Formats: sequence, structure tokens, C-alpha cells
Amino acid sequence: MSDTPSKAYSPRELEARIYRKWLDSGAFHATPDERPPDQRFSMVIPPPNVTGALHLGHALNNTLQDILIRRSRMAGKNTLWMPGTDHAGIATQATVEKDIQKTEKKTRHDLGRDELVRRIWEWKEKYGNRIIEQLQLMGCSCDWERTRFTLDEQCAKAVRQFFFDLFKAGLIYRGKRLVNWDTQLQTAVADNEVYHENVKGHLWHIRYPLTQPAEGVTHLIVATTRPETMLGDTAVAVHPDDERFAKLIGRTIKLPLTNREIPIVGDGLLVKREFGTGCVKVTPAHDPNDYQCALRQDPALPMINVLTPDGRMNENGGAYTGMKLEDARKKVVADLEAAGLLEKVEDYETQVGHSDRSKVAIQPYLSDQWFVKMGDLPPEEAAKIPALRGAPGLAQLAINAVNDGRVRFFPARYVQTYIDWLSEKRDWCISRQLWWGHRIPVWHKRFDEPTFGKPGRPGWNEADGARLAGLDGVVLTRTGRWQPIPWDDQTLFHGIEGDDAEQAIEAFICLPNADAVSEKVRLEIEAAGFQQDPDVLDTWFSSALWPLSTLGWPNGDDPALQFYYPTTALSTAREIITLWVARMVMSGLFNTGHVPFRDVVIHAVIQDGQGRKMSKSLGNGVDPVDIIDAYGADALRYTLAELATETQDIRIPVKPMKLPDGRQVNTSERFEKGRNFCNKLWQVATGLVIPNIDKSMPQPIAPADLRLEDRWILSRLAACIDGVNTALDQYRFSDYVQTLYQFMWNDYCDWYVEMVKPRLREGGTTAVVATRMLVWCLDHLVRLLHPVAPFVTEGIWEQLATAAPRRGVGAVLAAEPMLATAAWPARCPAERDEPVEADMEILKAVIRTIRDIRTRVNALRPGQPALRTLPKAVVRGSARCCELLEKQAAFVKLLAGCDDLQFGPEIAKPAGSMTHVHESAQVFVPVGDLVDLAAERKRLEGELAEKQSAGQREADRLSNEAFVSRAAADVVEKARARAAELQTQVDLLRQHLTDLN
RNA sequence: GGGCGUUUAGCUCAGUUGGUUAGAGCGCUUCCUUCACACGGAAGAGGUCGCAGGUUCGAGUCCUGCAACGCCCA
Repeated sequence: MSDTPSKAYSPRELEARIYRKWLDSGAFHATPDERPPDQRFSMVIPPPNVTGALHLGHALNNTLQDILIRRSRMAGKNTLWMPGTDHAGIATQATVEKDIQKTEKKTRHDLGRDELVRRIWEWKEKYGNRIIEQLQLMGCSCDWERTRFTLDEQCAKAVRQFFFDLFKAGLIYRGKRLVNWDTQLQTAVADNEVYHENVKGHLWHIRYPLTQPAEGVTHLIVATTRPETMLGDTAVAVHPDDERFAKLIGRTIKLPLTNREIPIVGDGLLVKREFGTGCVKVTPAHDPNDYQCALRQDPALPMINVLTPDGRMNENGGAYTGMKLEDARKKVVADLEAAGLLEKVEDYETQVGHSDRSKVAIQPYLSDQWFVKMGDLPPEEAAKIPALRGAPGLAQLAINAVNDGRVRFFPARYVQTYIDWLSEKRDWCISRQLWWGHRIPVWHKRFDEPTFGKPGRPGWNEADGARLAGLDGVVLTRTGRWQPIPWDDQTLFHGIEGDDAEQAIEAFICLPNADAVSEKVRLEIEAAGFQQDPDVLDTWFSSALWPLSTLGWPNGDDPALQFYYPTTALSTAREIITLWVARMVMSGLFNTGHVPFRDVVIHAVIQDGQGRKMSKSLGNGVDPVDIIDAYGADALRYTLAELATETQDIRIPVKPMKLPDGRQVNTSERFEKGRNFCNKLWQVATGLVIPNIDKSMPQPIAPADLRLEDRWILSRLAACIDGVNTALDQYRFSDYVQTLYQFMWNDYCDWYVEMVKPRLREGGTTAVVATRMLVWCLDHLVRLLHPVAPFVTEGIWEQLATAAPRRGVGAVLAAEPMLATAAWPARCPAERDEPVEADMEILKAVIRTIRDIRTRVNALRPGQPALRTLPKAVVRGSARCCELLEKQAAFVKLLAGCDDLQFGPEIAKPAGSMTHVHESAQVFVPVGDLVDLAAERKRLEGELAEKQSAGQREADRLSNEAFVSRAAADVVEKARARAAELQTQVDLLRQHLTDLN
């Protein structure tokens, strides 16, 4: 045995070198080959925000992915893990804008569009690799040679092709929508980027005079917190069941401060009779509820926008045009007062939405946006779109794939989230008023009467017509209404015949790609006055294509696409099932007819110890790199994987800690478990197994040379391999890790290693066999653990390779040079040996009993050195038990700690004994005067009571006719056997109690 | 308002189709630095499974209701 003391496992020394070794070997790089589809495995990484940093959620998700990837690679599959990052639209642009504001005191408007975009690219080049480096520190085995970015040329190609195909199919349209407008950043922001704050303000009560007094009413009083918006009022709503006002519905109001007449309408949803005055001003362009109200009316109410993008009154603001909102409000109130139309003013506190990014108050704002149609089309229209493949619309296309099982969710309950959301079939708003992103590939020109007409009519520009003719992806609409008129000479001109002929027409041209042909057309149409839409696409539009674009689509001939698409699995968080997963399924099906992945694995959300989300503002975030510094990458991965059960939350209590380098960081003691595990594995491998390896390498071990403990550990190993494979096949990561923990710690270290130590000392054949067994188990252990703890296992593998390059029990074979590409252990059910496992349980029970008694004896000798061994133990056991003890007495004595062991089916109980009663044996330890009679009696009485009540329960069950007749036969049989066994034990315990007296 | 989840030992969590005595890690108590490991070993204490009903021969597990907490969507 080695006598050099081994140090604790130190991950730092190992990780960088091992990772380099993997990279150099090219093990992570995948290329298509001859392997059939069931021997391929591919995943795309959910692309993290390029300017962000890895948080624990990423660490969890990527750990799980790497487990799947590494296992699959070892299992001999052609395995690709596609990495990359996301341009993350508003988050990235806001970050860079903030930085420029801070360092140069400039806004994006000072820089201009091209310059800002250039700066963001610079920023990306500078910081964009951070996340990749962090993934590498974690050990992620991505194919870095294929790293993609959602804004790179290949992805841009896919985005424009997808947009073009949707456009051509008539599934993209332009329309008005009320958005959350940030007047500072001058963009719409998503709902989840708006936070609400209580703001103290006023409730102004304003008189709206009826155009003509009716039913004795001369005016209505409305209450508002935003009087300036009245300039955009297009109705006053009352409750249709309100006797006070219902009779006025249909009459009109003369809107103060303007000359407009607006109707009084009935709306039972908008108006609450009890609340306020019972009359509500309706400003559809600046309030979400009013907007819905306007749409409910038939015909819909007009919508008048009174704001400019930077928060001033626009040309619809009459006398107030050009004023800032706050100023306009003051003046409106003053003018109303002067006109005697202000009824009263109350103090009022209200919830106001604020932009997460700029902190300014959000303005509901009606603006032009681009949409993708998600809903069902009329059958004849859907039939004209082959890409829908028979589905009535895009949402249904994606729903079908989950309903018929082409896409499966793990855990399955998340199917509901997916289906419920898609079933709403809400159109997808894909435009964002940003500069950072894929610019919408649509060029636009408005043809006003009389400059536009049919050929031969005044104003028709023959050149325009010629440019448009024959172009694919052209849509014409009448101004104000999106009603695509498919392009061809006939329909174009038919479209403007008749009454509509006098209306202006808008032409939209979509260009599919930045290739030479499109580029030429672009120059031509721009020369003709067409302008590209200024908006960019929603980031999710490019993310939706991720599995396709990274693999080369729209180039259908790309070998990667042909070989790795559809991918095998996708691992992600539940919060983006709707935003991302659903849209990938939809776009995958629309573009190729195939789902983008078969299995969707949804992992839990990580929270702090109090169940709160981790966030910067709470200061409870944990940086995975800090965990790696403190505990090692394997400890991080191990711990996260063990926590990855099927629940939806994972709590990790956060604790500040000082690192060796002096930095104060957030960590969690949870990760000690992973560190301890890695250390234990390292210790047994490098401190015990490897130093004992006999390099002479004899021939294969004869089955006859295997002892009980050898056969036992082989059986346990087989059970472990089975459990690991079953767990991973079902994406049960916690089970996978726990199965290995138990095998490594409880079976291998606690029992097997301790059992063979005497053999190692003894030397000779038995030592050689034991060593070979130790190596064999360790070899499998590190293979099985490699997906979750790649560094420490690869490190052990290196040492094993030197000490035991050839290993095996039956056949002795050369081990693979590198664990990352070594073979994955296949299930081996034939190795299971239940009788041997049962025998071991008997021996373990006897040993534990003797140890227990020794502990209790030592407790009775305060002040004296603890006894390491008891002088004698006597076992009155079953025939099988005695047979086992006959063979195994030596190690029972050693492990239990007793100098003399006697046993026999009828052996006498020595006087002055502590006793234990088991199923297969009674254990007596004579301790003479040291028996604490009172304590021993109490313990035996407790045990007696427990077994009596258990026996009583069984007896009750068996005396229940319904149980005996209805329960399964084997259940009844078991109950009978147990009742009998308990009765026997009760009798024995009674006897031992009697003996004590 | 709708949906989902959680509630089991002091803490964090397992418990897969209902079936003996509900498990683990940490923490705790006692003992041990014995030659892989104190990031360790041995032994032990600790739970009427959120509450109330129901189904069943039998419920931590299935059903209904309630409560608390959390997340997602509106």
C-alpha cells in the first residue's frame, strides 16, 4: 500500500489542462458520416445574450445538456452540440446606449443609426466571448468550430428567407397596435419590460356638453387622470344598462377644446356603473381598455393618436401641437377651467407603468407594426400555402406536432403551457423600433393620387410599373388598410378600379436575400423612391430559426442540415416555452416540414433560499464562475444535476463568502456536496486503487477466484449501470447522479473497499483479483460519472491509463486513450446476482449490530479510552447466516470490530449480553458488568413495542376478510410471512427481557 | 381573473403504475485523527407526509374542497 498521504482534490490544477486536451483532440467537433439516424445525436444551445454573463440558470441548463451530449458521444453516436449567442435586441442596444451616455454624454440620435450599430458590433467583439469562455470553464463540450451568432450572415440569410416566404404566403401584414411606448428610447417595449409604480396625481372631472340637449341632459361628466389625452377622444362610453345614460346612446357630444363631435356609445365591459361618474371618455390610441372598447364597436371607433414618438403633442393636438405632455396637461386644465368645464379636481393615486430600461413613464401608443398571422385561414386560402402542410394556420401547425407526439415534453405537464398559449392563436408582433437587429426586409413607397394611375393615365410612371412587374414578394395595399393585392398586371389595376381608384396606394416589396440579384433590385427600387422599413425584427424571430439557421438552412444541400436536422433534444426553461419553443416548432415545420427537435426538456428555475428569483437588484445572484473558483467545475455541475428533479423550482440558499484570492462573492454551501463527492472519488482512486495496482497484469480472472464481495460489487455495478441508463433515458438527472453517489460512496467505498483491504495486505492471487476488481469498478464509475463530472473523471482516467493500461475482469483489453471518447457502459442485466446481494445484507446487518453495541458500550465507559474492538460476539443465526459467517468470519470480525466471533443455529446466549434480534439472526455480545440493565431493558422494550404493534397491524389486516379475498395473492402471502416473522421476534424479545431480570 | 407548481425530519429535497417498518444529504448528539479520504469514518436521535372530507380491503401516493407560498399568462 502506498504510504504517501494524498491531498484533497484540487480542481484548479486540473481543469484548464484537461479542457485544453479535449479541444486539441478535436473530440467536440462533429462532422456528418455514415452513421444512420438512430446513431446521431444533436442539440442546439439556447443562445445566451451575447453581452450578458452566465448565471446559475445557464449553468444548470448547460450542465444538463452537456450530460446528454457527453453520454451520447461516449455511446458512440455522431454527436453535435451547436453553440452560439443571441444578439438580444433591446437588452444589448440599451446596454451600449447606456455606456455611451455615461462615457460620452451622447444619445443614439447624436451618433446616428449606422454609427450606433457599428459601436454595438464593437462592443460585441469585445465582450461577446465572455459567455463562451464561461461555458468552457464549466467544461461544456460544444463544437466551438461551428459557433454562431443570431446576427451573423448565415443567420441573416435564414431570417430573410423565412420572412420572404411568410410574406409571399400572405402570412405577414402591417397593422396598427397599441404598444407600450418608451418616449426616451423611442421604441415599443414588451409587457415584461414594464414595471408599475404608484404615482400621486389628480382625478379631473370634466363636463362634456351634448351637441343637442336631450332627455333633459345637457352634458356628461367624465373623470380622467390624463386630461391631455382628451384631444384623442373618439367617444364617451356609458353602461348600456345604466338608466341614467342608456337613453343617450347614439347621440353625440361636442368635445371641448376641439370642434369634433363624438358619439355616446354603450359598453358594459369598459364602464363600471358604480365607479366614478358612470361616464368614461374613450381614447383608443392611448389606453389599452379604450382600445379594446373601440374595437368592440361596430363599426370600430376611429383612433386618433395625439402623441409624437418623443412624447409631445402631435399635429392632432390642435392648439397644443408641439407641447410636451406635462405642459399640454397644464394648459388643457387651465383652458377647461377658463371655459367653465372643469367640474372638480380630486387627489388620486394611480398605478403607472414605467420602462424597465429608461425609467420613464410608459405611454400607450398606437403605432404601425408588422405581424405574423397565427390564426386559422379560410380553407381555400390555407390550401394555397403548401408550407402549412394541410394545417389551417401557423399556430395549429405547431399544436399538431405536439398533439400527435412528434414533439415530446419532459416533464409532460408542460405540454399544457404550450398548447394553451398557441391555442389563443394571437398574431405575433415582430417589429421593434430598434436599430440593433435584423432590419425588416421590406421596401415601401406610397403612390398618391393623382401621381399614380393606370398606364395611359396621367401620373403613371412607366418606369415604376416596369420595376415592379415580375418581382416576387410584392404587395400592394390601399392606404390605411392592409389588403394585399397579389402582384400581376391584371389584379393590380383591377384593384384600383371603381370607387377605390381615387385612393392612394402603398406598395411593399420584400427582398429575400442580400444576394446579387436582390441587391440590383434594391438599388433600382431605392432609386425609384422606395425606402426600407426602419424597424428591426423581434429577436425571437431569429431565435425561432436557430435549429435551422445554425445548420445551414435555407441551403437545403448543407450536409450539416441534412445530417443533424431534426435535432434530438432541446433543453430550456419553462418561461420561454411560448416565446421560443413554440416558435421554433412552427418555423421548423413551415420551412422544412420537420419538427426542429424530438424532445423538449424543461428544467427548473433557480431561486435563493427564500424562494425569490436571483437578480442583480436583490443582490442574491450567484455567479457560476465564483462557484467554480470556490468548489470546482465538477462540484458545480454535480450539485446542479443532483438538484435537477422534476419540480419547477430549485432553492439554493445564498451565502457571502471570501474566496482565497480575497474577493467577497455570493456562494452557497449547497455546492459542498459536489465538492465532497469529487474529493471522495479522487481519494479512493488516487489514494487507494491506483497505488495498489499490480502492473504485472495477469490473465483474465477465473470465475472461481471471485469471492462473495467480488460477486456482490459486480452485481451492484450492474444495478448501477441499469439505473443510470434508465434515468438518463427519461431525462431524470437527479436520479442519474444519486444512483452513482450511492454506488460510489455506499457500495464501493463503505463496503467493498473495506472488505478487500485485508486481501490487499495479504498479497498473492487474492490481492491481484481484488485490485483488478477495484480497477474494473473504478473504470466503470468514471465512465458513468464523466458526463456530470468530466474533469475529475478524466484526471483519474489519465492516472489509470498509466497504472493499468489494460484492464478487465473477463477479457482484458486496452482502455481508450481519453475518457471523453471512451465507450459508455451498456446495460448488463446478466451480472445481477440477487442471492449474493441478499447474503451481503445479512452480513451487513450482523456487522452493524455489533458496531452499535460497541458504541453503546463505549458510551458506558466515560473517561476511558474507547474500545476499538469488542472481545467477543455470538450469533445465533439461520442456517444460511451461519454458513455465510463460516466463510466470512475474518472480515466480519474486522469490519464489526470484535476479536472473537462464535455462531451456530442453536448456540447458547452468554450471560450478561446485549442483544439484537434480526430476521436471520440474533446477535449477542457478552459485556459482563458493562451491561446497563436499565438502558438495555428500555431499548428492548421499545423494540418489542414496535414489533408488537407492527405484528398487530399485520394480524388485523389478515383477519380482515375483505383484505384476504381482494388483495393480490402475493401481497397477502407477504403479510402472512411478515406476521409470522414478527411473532417470532416478539417471542424472542420477550425472552431476552425475561433474561435481564 | 386563468393556468401550473409546491406544502414529507431543524434545513434542502426524493418517494415512478396505491401494498410491509416513508428515504437521502446537510445540520444535530455521541465516539474515532486506525496506514484513500476530517471535503473523512462508526453509531444514534429526529416525521400523526399542509388542513378537511371522499374512493378503496388498504392512501404520502387517487378524487373533491380549503389554506399558505411561488411561478407563468392576461
